[in-house]
Amino acid sequence: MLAPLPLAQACCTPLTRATLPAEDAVGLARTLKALADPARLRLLSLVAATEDSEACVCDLTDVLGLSQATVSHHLKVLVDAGFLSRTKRGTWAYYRLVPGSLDTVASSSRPSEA
Amino acid sequence: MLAPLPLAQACCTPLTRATLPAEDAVGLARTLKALADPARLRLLSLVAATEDSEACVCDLTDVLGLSQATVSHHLKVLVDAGFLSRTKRGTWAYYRLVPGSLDTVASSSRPSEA
DNA sequence: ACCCTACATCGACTCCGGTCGATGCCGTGC
DNA sequence: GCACGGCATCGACCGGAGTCGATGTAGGGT
Repeated sequence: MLAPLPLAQACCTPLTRATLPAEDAVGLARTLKALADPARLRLLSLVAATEDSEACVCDLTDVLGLSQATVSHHLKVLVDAGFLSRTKRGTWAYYRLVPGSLDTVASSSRPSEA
Repeated sequence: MLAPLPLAQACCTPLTRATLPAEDAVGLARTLKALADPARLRLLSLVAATEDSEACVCDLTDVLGLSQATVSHHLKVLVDAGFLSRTKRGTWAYYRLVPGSLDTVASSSRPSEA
């Protein structure tokens, strides 16, 4: 890296104007990484499909075919990323979609504009 | 898993109607995983920022501060995922954005509809 | 012919992340 | 009080992914 390259200036156009700053790329990648898992995508889909957009862990475990510890882990990842919110009522923990979170991802994944 | 749970039927609503099938979740997760990396996001941004939406590897290496082997690897991931297309002209390899690829991701990341 | 440059690939290392069983915490119900 | 059940957390395992140096391949220039 940082090679002067005194002779290879005929390669391409100047790209130094980075449109997506490095720090933004890290943040966006962190958000996308929270979505880039089949189990988590299905979790979001299941939570969104509930009538009140609310679901507890016990059912999600059966549908996904994963252990309860794994489902709890995935739910925590989604909560930390801001896609779900947790509400503990009695013995059960209910998860709900955070309304605008998915739209934000969809709009920010356009490097030609961001 | 697969516990009968004969007494805990008061938990929540039936969630068996999975809106996002498991196979679709795997495919979408694979696509999102290709995007969920800071270096790849910046690569997409840099390629999109070029006037002809074309860029070769040599400049991208300098801007990202990564080794040439790593940049080549990330570009291959983006090509395999369908976000970039490769065109070798002379000694250099030019990468170009595939027009509708990013829009597809943005529209498919909506489990309330998919 | 030779060397140099641009790029892909290989092999290896390391670290992150998904998964599970076991355990702990906190409710509910008896 | 105690026992049970739902859920989070811990520790561990292990496969996958990011990174690099080294090497291979192909084209250009002298």
